[in-house]
Amino acid sequence: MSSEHPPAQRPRAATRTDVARYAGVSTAVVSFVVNDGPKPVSEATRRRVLDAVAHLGYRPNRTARALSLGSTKTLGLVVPDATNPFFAEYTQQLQQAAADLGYALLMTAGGPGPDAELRSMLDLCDRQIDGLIVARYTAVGRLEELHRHGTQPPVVIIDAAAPVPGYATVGPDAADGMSMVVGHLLGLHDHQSVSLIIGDSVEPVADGRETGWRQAHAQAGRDIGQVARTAFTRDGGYRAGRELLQGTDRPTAVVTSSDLQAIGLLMAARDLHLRVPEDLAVASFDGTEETRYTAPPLTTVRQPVTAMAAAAIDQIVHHRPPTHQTFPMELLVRRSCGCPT
Amino acid sequence: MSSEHPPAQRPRAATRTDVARYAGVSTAVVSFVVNDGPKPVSEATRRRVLDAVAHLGYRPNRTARALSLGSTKTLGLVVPDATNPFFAEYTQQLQQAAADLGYALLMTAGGPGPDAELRSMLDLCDRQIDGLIVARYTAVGRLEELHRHGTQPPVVIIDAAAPVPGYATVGPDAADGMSMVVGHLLGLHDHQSVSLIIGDSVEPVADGRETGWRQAHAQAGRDIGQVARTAFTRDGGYRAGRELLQGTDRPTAVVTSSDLQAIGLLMAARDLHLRVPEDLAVASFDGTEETRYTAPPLTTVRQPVTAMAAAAIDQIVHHRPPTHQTFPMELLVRRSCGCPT
DNA sequence: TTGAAAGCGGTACCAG
DNA sequence: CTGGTACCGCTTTCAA
Repeated sequence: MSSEHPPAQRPRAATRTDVARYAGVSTAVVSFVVNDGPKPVSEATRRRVLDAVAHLGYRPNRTARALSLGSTKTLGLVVPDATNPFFAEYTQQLQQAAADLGYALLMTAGGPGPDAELRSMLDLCDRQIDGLIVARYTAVGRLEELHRHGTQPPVVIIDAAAPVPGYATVGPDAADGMSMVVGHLLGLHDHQSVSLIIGDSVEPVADGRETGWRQAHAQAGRDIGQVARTAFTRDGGYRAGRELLQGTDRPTAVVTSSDLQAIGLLMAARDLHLRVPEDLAVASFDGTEETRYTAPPLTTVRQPVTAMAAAAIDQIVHHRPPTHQTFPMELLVRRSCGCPT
Repeated sequence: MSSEHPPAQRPRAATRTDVARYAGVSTAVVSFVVNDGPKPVSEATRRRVLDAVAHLGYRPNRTARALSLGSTKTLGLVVPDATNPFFAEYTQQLQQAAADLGYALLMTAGGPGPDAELRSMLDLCDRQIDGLIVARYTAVGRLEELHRHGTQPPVVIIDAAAPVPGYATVGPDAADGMSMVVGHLLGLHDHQSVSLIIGDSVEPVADGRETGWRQAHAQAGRDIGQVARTAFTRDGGYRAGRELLQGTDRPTAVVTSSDLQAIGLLMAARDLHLRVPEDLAVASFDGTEETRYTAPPLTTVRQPVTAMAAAAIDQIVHHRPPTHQTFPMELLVRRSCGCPT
């Protein structure tokens, strides 16, 4: 007595053979009119075919098409955490951009265990995706292994804070963006220095965010503030925040490397009865929608997600030569830095 | 001088024919050992095949497999807004649950225009998905049209606040959940009534959230508070909040039908210099991670997203008969209702 | 302009 | 236990 349902037995969908038979033509002709090409078809037969298509409710089977063409018109996406609003926004834009070009998006969020990621990537490749979009943080190391497994689809690394040799990368101009906010804090609000809460990157390559933060201090002729390395999450920001704010020599201004961290930091400040911005100025990096609604609203530099998504898709769909594409960030001044609103 | 890249020309991947040739067996045998079945293979040849597979780095082409089997092991997902943290969490869990059963997830977020949604669904179907997962809010009407277009994959509606005749649905026990929070506010904190900010549903069917809110008042022997209908977004909550809080007869307690709305409401309260919870008690519905970090942290009823996701996937993968599955919500008491922390 | 037929990479039935 | 082979649905070359 299984709870399984009988195989549903929905009526077999019409195939191009049915259409051909119904219209009294060959299957080749059906193909020609459906894709209009590569050969011309006389207007008369064309009509007959179209009628047959409409009558039978024929819809081409894209799996079969993919097999024949060797292209699925499908892209794979791997992000470390689909729950991070930044990636959520990014994913949404990627999906849009892909759809505009007739591509669909196969999603994976890094599961548990370090191999999970590699396995997802392999699975995506087995599904014959036309390209792989990976968030840099998660995957660079894995890509090598992927190759070793003999599968190498076109790859683009999104959210790249710096170029990755050999790969196409897309990212914000992180150094410039970070330097803008930090400069704002240093200049307009005249803090002695700005401390930095930054995500603990797996890769050795310098994070543009840290570079920008250093540059801004140098330009203002100040010594840099403290650095705390932690996860890119709210909790990471909270913990790093508590540590920073309870230490001797409490900073008067802190920037974070993600919105999520800033939100955690805000909470840490509240717990310690520090007022933002009066006792502590805060600014974040990413500029997702969420930052407009925090208490107080966050001053932030926004990543141009839409443009980046479009570039990533274009890169991969058109097989552009691998380069590092960089997009300007936008400074959004709100209450958390001390500016009046 | 196009910026296109030459077609990359990566070496053709090994096919089962290559493996068969290399191992000196027929393609059928290769198939039997790779899937071990449906026919047995002698240990000796089995080894030879496996060696060949390893040597050539053979990976089965799932597109071809799908065509042959008539199943892509792929599910389609349609949500109204992938940016909403609730859907982000849900999506993540769905993806996990699907992956555990060997399925991949094809994502779509409702694009612009009312037809966009239908078009995405059709596109998913053309890609031969084995099942369609839709967020109720977005799509119920569209499903009828889908059928009219002659494509009807198994469907499950997630986030269903009430049964939808003819469809498999999965949802929280919204009435019970809402009744819990409202009861908490009415009982422990002794408000005269609780006002409700609720998403403007497209469907006529009663939203369980509203029902629960009414029930709680009835049970406490109180008259219901005011109702504001608005979008499920932060902005929706903000606007509804301002209206409610500036009106005559300002409520002392408000529940919202989503976390996002509560966050907007919190902001509205701040703008009007109302303290939460002293001047206004707030509670939300969804219980995403974000609610832990608001100021003050939100009292909320949490949707059991993981369980719901697993159920939705199971439903569709195993073709269960269409029923309405309901999952208990959990009350999370935090600061925004006035409880001490 | 149209039709016949050879793939695309696998699956699985039918003989041997 | 293994090999040969007919599909799955669509694309496209080659001939007519």
